[in-house]
Amino acid sequence: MKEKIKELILSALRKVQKEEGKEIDIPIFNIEVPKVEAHGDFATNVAFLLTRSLKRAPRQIAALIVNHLPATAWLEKVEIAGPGFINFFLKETAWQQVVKEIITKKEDYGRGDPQNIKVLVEFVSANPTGPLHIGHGRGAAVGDSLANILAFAGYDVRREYYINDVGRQMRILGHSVYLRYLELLGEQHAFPKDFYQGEYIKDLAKEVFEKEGDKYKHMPEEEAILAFSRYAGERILKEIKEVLDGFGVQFDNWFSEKTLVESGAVKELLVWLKEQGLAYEKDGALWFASSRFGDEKDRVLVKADGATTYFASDLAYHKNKMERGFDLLVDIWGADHHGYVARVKAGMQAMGYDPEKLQILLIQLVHLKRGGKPVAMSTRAGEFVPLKEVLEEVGKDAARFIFLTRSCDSHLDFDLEVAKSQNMENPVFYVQYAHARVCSIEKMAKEKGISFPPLEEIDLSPLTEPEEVRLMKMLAQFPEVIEGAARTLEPHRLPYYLTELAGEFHRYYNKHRILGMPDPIAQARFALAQAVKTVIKTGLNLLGVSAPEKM
RNA sequence: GCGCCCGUAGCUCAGCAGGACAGAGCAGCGGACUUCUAAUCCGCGGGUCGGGGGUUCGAAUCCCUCCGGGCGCGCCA
Repeated sequence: MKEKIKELILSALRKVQKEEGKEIDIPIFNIEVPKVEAHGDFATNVAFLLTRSLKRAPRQIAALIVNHLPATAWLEKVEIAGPGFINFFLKETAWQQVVKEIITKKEDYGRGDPQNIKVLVEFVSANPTGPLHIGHGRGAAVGDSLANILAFAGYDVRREYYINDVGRQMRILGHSVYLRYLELLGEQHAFPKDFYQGEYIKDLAKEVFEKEGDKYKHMPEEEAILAFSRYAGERILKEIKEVLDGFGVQFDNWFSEKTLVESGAVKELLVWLKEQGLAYEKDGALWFASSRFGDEKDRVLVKADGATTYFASDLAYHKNKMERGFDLLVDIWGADHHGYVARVKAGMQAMGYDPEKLQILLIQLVHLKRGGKPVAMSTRAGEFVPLKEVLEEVGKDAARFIFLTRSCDSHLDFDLEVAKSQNMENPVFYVQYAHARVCSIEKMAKEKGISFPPLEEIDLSPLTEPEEVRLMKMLAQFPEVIEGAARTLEPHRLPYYLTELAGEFHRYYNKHRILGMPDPIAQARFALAQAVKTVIKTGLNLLGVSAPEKM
């Protein structure tokens, strides 16, 4: 709809151009839905933007444009308003077309044309050294839904989880389990502070003991630690996969850092960086000259003890991503990693890639609360509340909706009581309820033996009530909401839209009846309700939230 | 000290590529179920958009500065 208005304006501008006999720089102008209904269905600021080049007052320019607008059947009227806005008022039939379109396209309504742009969304990527906590849940929800939205908007999307399965942390993990294992066998050892303290370490040790007895006690320490490291890593990763699966999150690829190291890709990159003069030795370590690319200081790639840093792997990983032919990389990180943005972008640049091709979304912290009071830690000392427990308590739908109904830049208060409540504090039910209500109408019609003609054949012209027009306008915005959420990488726009759409429907439902009205009206309203149902369902699917038929 | 994010109604948050008088929900008060689910709807009150400068025809939105909060500043991940 917006596009059609835009074409009208452009066509008018071309005519003006001809008449004036001079070139006008056609500016990038806005067409927006005004906040106030009295300002029409769409408004444009184009006249303001032309004041310089035409050297006339905005209202005069607006008049010039309006006088050159081509005639159209679906425009009710055009007004010049305020300091020089042009307001467009559409006929009801224009909005009715939207319903027709939804009925025809069904779940494909709002889908963008294929863009032929390959995007890799990398998210969660939590180290397999402990269970996922609620912060990972937010990242998972955002990453997964953003990937859904991007795919729906027409991008070619892949989802990936990067596993840090080598290095010091994995060794410490193995060592931690090993020590707990020895404790089970009656040996007491000092348990270092920087080892993994959680109860789950003890559980893992117990598992090994129950399966294999004291076998590892007689093994050389190094060998045992390695075995425990591998076992614990795999075991924890398996659980991470299970929790994510239950959260509706699946990945196309689980990318192992180990393969990157073992294939020699990390070493090759280091050699290349040295050859290019982008890496240098100092104090026994190898440094990447990231400060040359906007980072505040240089960063270590190889420590003096000969071990490579995670950063070295990260660079090789991003190089690998680009080599796989992606046009856009989206990384979703916890906000506590923001200090790494500059260095990874510096790396992109050093490796010859446009740093703009890497978009990093920083997700702010989640504060877990219960009835307004902070739940900082679980009863298990030193652990965050596991995501698994949160999901068991509040369910996937509520959790995902809450995680997604907030801009990533904002801190999120996640209140367990609110997440379980069934009122507008927790809008997931509000949206789902709208969907269920439409389903309920269908069911009731069936029970009463009322049958409707195929939706495509229904005459929509009776849809003229103000509530109906408003509803149709909301439906018309859906494709733009998708496009906007994808372009800005802001999935939170979608749940907000769905809440508004549901609200518009609830209002309509309370005021007007569908069944029991004379045929033409009942049929048209039924078709409208079906359109609402379709859009809500599509939207909820993109969020990974179910659309129940009854509640 | 430096860097990133945030500061909008009592609370939780929107504000869409600067646009026309700043929005929603919750909380408070008052209403609506013999009719498609009241997990809903309707009405009322409530804000110097943290403060101050600047850019602009126009700023919650962009720039500068100050104040407040969070996070990060390791040859840790």
